[in-house]
Amino acid sequence: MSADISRPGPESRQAALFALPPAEAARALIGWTLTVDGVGGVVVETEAYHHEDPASHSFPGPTPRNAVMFGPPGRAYVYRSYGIHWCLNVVCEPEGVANAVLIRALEPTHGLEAMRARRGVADDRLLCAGPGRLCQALAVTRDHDGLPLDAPPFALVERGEEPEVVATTRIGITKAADRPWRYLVAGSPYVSRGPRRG
DNA sequence: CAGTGGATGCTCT
DNA sequence: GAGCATCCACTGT
Repeated sequence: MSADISRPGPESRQAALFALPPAEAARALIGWTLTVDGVGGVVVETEAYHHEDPASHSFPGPTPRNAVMFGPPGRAYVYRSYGIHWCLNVVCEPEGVANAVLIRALEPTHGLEAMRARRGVADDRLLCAGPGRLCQALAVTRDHDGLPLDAPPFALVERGEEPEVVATTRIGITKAADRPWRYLVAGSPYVSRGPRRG
């Protein structure tokens, strides 16, 4: 069995996604399906963190914590937030400058029972509505820091139809808080906050 | 529904 | 020792 390398496959589609500048990648990532060991759902909320953005972890320069951000695109940058939660980012091109997209919320579609057990909440809208909740539901920890998102245990599958995407300001930051680099699916009940119309 | 504060651990100065 | 790219429980309307 030989693969047809002249035809764009899933790998190159993902590479094209990671090759975008962070704001465009953050918007383009909406609607893709992300899973970890088969558990996850559709990305409905992201935020872009540009290397020249004071709110980005990479802004002060390379440190042991943010080292993965300065590496190849398409990898997971996982950090601990407020001593309690984990948060998951995707590293974007160009390699070396440390751009990233924070994945803030999923619409749960795969492994609902596993997510409910890990989260301990009755309301499915709260399973993955926020970066910390998302990582708890998918069991993402520091062990995943630096792993490629197009290989197990991760899987990233392209969206079928283009969702309606809305841009707003980012959540929970104090620096450069006015930049409209948060993207979400219009009207989704699964985003971390904002209009849920549902 | 809005506002407040505590939990908790790691990173960097 | 300060400051977090958060979440939850609790308060008061």
